[in-house]
Amino acid sequence: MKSKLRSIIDNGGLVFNQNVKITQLGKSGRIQDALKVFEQMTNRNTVTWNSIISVCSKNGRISEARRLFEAMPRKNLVSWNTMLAGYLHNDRVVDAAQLFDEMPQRDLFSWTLMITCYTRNGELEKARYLFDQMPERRSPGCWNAMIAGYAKNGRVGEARILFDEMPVRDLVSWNSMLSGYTMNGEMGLALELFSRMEERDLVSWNLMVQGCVESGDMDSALDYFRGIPNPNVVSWVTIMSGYARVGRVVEARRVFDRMPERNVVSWNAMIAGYCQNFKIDEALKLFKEMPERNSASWTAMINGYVSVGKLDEAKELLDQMPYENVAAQTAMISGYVQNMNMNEARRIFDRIDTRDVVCWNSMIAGYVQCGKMDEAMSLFKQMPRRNLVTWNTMIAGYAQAGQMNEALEIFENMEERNRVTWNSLISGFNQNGLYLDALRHLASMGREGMKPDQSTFTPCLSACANLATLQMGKQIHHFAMKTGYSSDLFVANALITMYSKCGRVSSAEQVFKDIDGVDLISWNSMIAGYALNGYGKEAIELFNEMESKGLRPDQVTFVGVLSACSHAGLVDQGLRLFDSMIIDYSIDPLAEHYACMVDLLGRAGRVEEAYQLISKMPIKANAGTWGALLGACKMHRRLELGKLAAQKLFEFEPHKTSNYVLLSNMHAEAGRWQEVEKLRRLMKERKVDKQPGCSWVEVKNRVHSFISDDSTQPMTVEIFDTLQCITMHIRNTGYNPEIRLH
DNA sequence: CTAGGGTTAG
Repeated sequence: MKSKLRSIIDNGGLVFNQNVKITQLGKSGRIQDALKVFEQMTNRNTVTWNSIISVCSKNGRISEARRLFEAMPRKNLVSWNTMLAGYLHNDRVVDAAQLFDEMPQRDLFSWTLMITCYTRNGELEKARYLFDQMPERRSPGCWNAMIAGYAKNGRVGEARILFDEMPVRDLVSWNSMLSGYTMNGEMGLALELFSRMEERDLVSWNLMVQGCVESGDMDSALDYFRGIPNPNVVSWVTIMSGYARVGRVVEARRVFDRMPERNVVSWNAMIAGYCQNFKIDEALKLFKEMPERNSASWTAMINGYVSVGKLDEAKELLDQMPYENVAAQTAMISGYVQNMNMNEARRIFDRIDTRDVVCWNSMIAGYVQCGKMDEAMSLFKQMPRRNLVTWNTMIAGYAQAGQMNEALEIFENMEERNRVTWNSLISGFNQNGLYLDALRHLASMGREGMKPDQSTFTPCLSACANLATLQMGKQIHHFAMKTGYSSDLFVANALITMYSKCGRVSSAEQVFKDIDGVDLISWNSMIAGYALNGYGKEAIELFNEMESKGLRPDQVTFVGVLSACSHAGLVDQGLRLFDSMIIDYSIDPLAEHYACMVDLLGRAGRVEEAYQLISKMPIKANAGTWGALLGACKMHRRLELGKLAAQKLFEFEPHKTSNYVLLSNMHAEAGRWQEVEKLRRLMKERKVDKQPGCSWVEVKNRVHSFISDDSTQPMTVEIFDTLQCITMHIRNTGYNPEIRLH
């Protein structure tokens, strides 16, 4: 009797010890050893099973975890929760939801786990629904999960409402809220909250350091770091990564050397820091001498080689890895993707046994980058589950490929969208010339409660510029001001172009003046804006100002200033600038620059010189260049040269009606009706349609469009009367416009 | 053995 009891106690102790062993092995990633211990055990209890399930799922072996879960003789509530946690760790939201439904009973852990599943997946509405459904929520745990969920998805306001509402707050609640602020760049609010905290732990302090690091403010980060009573590894690593991130890798190394204790994360962070600063040799040195490596160490190193284009070295490292790891393999895939080598990328991808969303997404991004949308779509269909990044990548891919219908179809099939989704779609519309669609979706975005940011405003303003719709442009300007994005440089530059193209040079000037820290794009936009509106002198003055400030103009700057010269008839200035571009700035002129010069000389009647310039061009002339010559020939009635220019143009743009019409009119002016007839036949042969001209004007925020010969326009008579009137005025000022009504 | 806050890699 006595010995039997003894053996039960001993056995119990043994089981307990072995359960602990399994967990420990799992934590150090030694899953094989953990499984071996489990298999060799003769008397397992429920905790044994729960432990091994936890170990498997935390090491990515989720299907094995599920098999064990099915196989275990007796399940308790912790078993169910452990399985649920397993799905959480492996981003298997759908499976988690199913398990959650099947559970015989639920406790606080179960609910909180499921809520976290949804928030991690960005499905905040579902998470919130569960949160509201919970039968019992006095403890702060579930509140904290919900707050963190909002915080991680950038919805700090909603997080704060819950934080203020909750009945009992613990330290984790405060820290969750604090992390919401620090992770979303709200350092002012973070500081306010931090100073109100009655109790702070290392997490609170580390969050403040991290927040400063994220906003690039290393001075404040260091201040907080120094204020920490007993900094731990996390604090040290945070400050070290901060230095590495802003390029101060020497200081990062000094922090690394001074760290009182180092774990594998410290080493990894230092390696990653060196890699970010392209000091691969230093990284490799550390990698070789570090006492213990995990998958992050390998991945960081592989990624380092990839970032400097040394793919062979990266591959060698990947092959040397003692075990396979998705992240490392994905880093390698990204390397091949950068080199547009989809075959090698595919080879790596095909041999990954447990593919996660990120590696699928990387492959899809690769195909997208190569313009292979069919391949991307095929993977998209095959993958077992998709996340927001997947959907957004597909939208951006189709947009880039000019397939906006497909992009829209993806968009419409999405259950959850984020700002990136909307921005991809809107900028896709803009890039493909569907300006009205871009603006329409800006409106729907607002209706769905999604706030626009700089990446929304920029394409929308560009759409307004292309439509020359001043009213809408102004509205968006106000909207951007109200939301604090009008001072964003990209937005401001887009505003300059928008106002310029709408003919409001003074508004463009105002925006330009208000920018602090203008960049090259700002200068270029303003110069082009002057040029477009015929302000030649101002364009050149701005160009001179730019030069006097020691700024280096680029190709785009010269397109602007040269076209300004041509529009304003400043021939000598233009010629001087063209020379200066080549000699002083060593910029090889593009076809666009030649087009400006041909236009400039041509308008001034120096048609022969214009032609000489084209003949001597070291690069191939484009349609713009020949078009400028044809225009000049038309203006100065140079029929023979005009014919030549037109012939060249027909090669570039065989279906562009205006070229044919221009040449035809030249023949008509010279009374060569046979040639006119010949051209007409050629157009018929080539199926060139004479498309009706279209124009539009905006009156009181409504766009009115006009098509030539359009009798449906209700005010045709008035319009023609006004047109005649304007023509008369223009004639009186000495200009003789050529008017050919339809 | 299961949840909620902070560090490294894709």
